[in-house]
Amino acid sequence: MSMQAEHSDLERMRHSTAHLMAAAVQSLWPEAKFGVGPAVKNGFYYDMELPVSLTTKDLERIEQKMRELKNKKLPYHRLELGVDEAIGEMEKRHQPFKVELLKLLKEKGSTAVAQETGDDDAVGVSQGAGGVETISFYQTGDFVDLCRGPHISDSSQIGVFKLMNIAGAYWRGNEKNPQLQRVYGAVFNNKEDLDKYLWQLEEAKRRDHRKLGQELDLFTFSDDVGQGLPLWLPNGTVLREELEKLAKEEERRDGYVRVATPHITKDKLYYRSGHLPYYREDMYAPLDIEGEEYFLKPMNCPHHHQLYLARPHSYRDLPLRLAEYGQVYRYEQSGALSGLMRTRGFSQNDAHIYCRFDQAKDEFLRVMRLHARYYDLMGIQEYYMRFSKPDLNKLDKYVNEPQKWLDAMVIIQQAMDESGYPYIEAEGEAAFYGPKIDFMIKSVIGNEYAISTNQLDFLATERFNLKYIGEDGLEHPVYVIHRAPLGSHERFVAFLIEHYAGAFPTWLAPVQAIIIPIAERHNEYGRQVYQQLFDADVPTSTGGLRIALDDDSERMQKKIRNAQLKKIPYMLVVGDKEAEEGAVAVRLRNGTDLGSMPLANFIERAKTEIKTRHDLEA
RNA sequence: GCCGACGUAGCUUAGUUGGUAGAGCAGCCGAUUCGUAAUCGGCAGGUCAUCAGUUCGACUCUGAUCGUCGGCUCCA
Repeated sequence: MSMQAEHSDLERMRHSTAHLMAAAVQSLWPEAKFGVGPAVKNGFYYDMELPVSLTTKDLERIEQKMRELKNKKLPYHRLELGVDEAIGEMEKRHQPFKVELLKLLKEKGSTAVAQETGDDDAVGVSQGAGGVETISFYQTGDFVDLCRGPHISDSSQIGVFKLMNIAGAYWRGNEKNPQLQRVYGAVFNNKEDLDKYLWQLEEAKRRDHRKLGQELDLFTFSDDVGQGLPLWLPNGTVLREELEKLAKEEERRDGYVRVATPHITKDKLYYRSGHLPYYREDMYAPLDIEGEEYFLKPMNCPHHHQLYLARPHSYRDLPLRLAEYGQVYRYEQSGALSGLMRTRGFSQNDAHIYCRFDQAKDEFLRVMRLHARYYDLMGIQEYYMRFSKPDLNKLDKYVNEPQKWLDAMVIIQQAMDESGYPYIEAEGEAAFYGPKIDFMIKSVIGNEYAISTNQLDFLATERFNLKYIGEDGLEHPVYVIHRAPLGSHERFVAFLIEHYAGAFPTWLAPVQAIIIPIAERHNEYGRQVYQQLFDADVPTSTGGLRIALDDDSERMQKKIRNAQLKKIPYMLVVGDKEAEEGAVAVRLRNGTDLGSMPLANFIERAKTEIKTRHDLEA
């Protein structure tokens, strides 16, 4: 699978629209200084330094100006200049950012910053090994931009666009550089496509886990507890515990054993693991206890290593797979926090597999298959792996062990190829202790998330002296696989909320069935139904069916509406008829009326759905 | 952390150029007893995020702090 997508017509048009916007901005604020403006997914952006802070009102002005220019059928002229001439021209136009890029092109032949993606198109000029000699420019009206192109021939070819939002962005992606104003625009071939995109955004808002988390009473935050520290309400806790139950069952199948470790640890452990020098900034400040520093644990790995070290191990013990839902704390930057997607305290579906070198590939593969089982169960149809390799230019960020890196990468590569699951490669994304793969999944509305990570660690072996006694009676190093297929409860639940739009399948639903007596005289029968459901032997994480009885003095219609809003899978309406027959009238949340059925039949149905974790068809 | 926007009862929100807040839903009380998405009436609930400042007077203006959101940077 190739990372380098071809320039599509749509991309070209989007890029041209970025130029059109820059032209509009330049005519509104002649002193504007331009950074880069590439095409991106759904449209484009342009980074600019302006004398004013843009507001939504300004976006309207810019948009209007853009329409004006577009209607003038402005041509996109290509012209070429020698690099020194180009620098002179941009200096004359007071474009310091462009000058900087040109100087980079002149000296290094590229503007690329390590890992920079996308931006390159905006400024790129095909180059050889050395510096660049000629630079291509595109002129649109009075606006001239250095640009590799290609572009449309004139502005009338631009489809339908809409400026979306304003954001701050560091020049060249470096937080030490000045911050520019970035305007994002959406661009499509026609109005239908744009409307579809806008509808998708609306749908994403409706499914936003923060909104649904509120409406469905799943979790909350408290200023008095702290930023990024979620508190799980009873309904949300059900989701956590059902996922945990699932993980325990699946991991049991795959030969894991469960462990438990404390939340705090002396600094010593993290010096040994090598984390402290790298991540001190991102850890909560230590507790000082009797002259010793204790940290809240930001990961479980070193703790699990201690468990491994607690006993000597023979080759017969391996692979040893230690699993734990481990609570960890990371002092994330305040601006990075976002609902449950990014928190400072979270519980990982963590495990470490200790194995021999010759077992590593199969273990890696087994972990991938475990992922696939989860995705299949959740109806996650689109997913792929991202193979994160080290950035060879920045080896100081990693621990420099070329041969071991290579060995590890070969194992992962083999496992991935054998798995047959799709993957892409990303350089410079590796962890400091080894290459990793991240699983990227798409929710039903197409939003993509990095949900879990899978790493091969050869560093821990040495740092912690993790050994086993081989058949030959000698000590050998073990390989460690870090894996967390369900990521953290926090992020995975956030994903599932969006994926299911809050309408969880029966096995996950916080309330699985609600009994709705039609009139007060049916409450007594309602209570009997409740008791029988309560006593039914159904294997949930909570020890039985999760049911409610709505005996409010309300009309049945209102009770149904309330149950619908809470997205409860089953509404069991009971009136005279049902009381007489020992039945329940079953309504699904999609509006389907299954009619009256004996209570025992309903219990069987629920039991089947919960055991198989698949909802039955209506 | 940085740039920008925002912060009114549990939730959704109204509040004109500064004169100390209205509503719907939820809650509570009462009436109603109803066959598949909202029965009626009443009550209660707000130091307008917090703290300073300007002013005779601040939800409305200014500053700081806390928090949320959109991005950037980061993500073991």
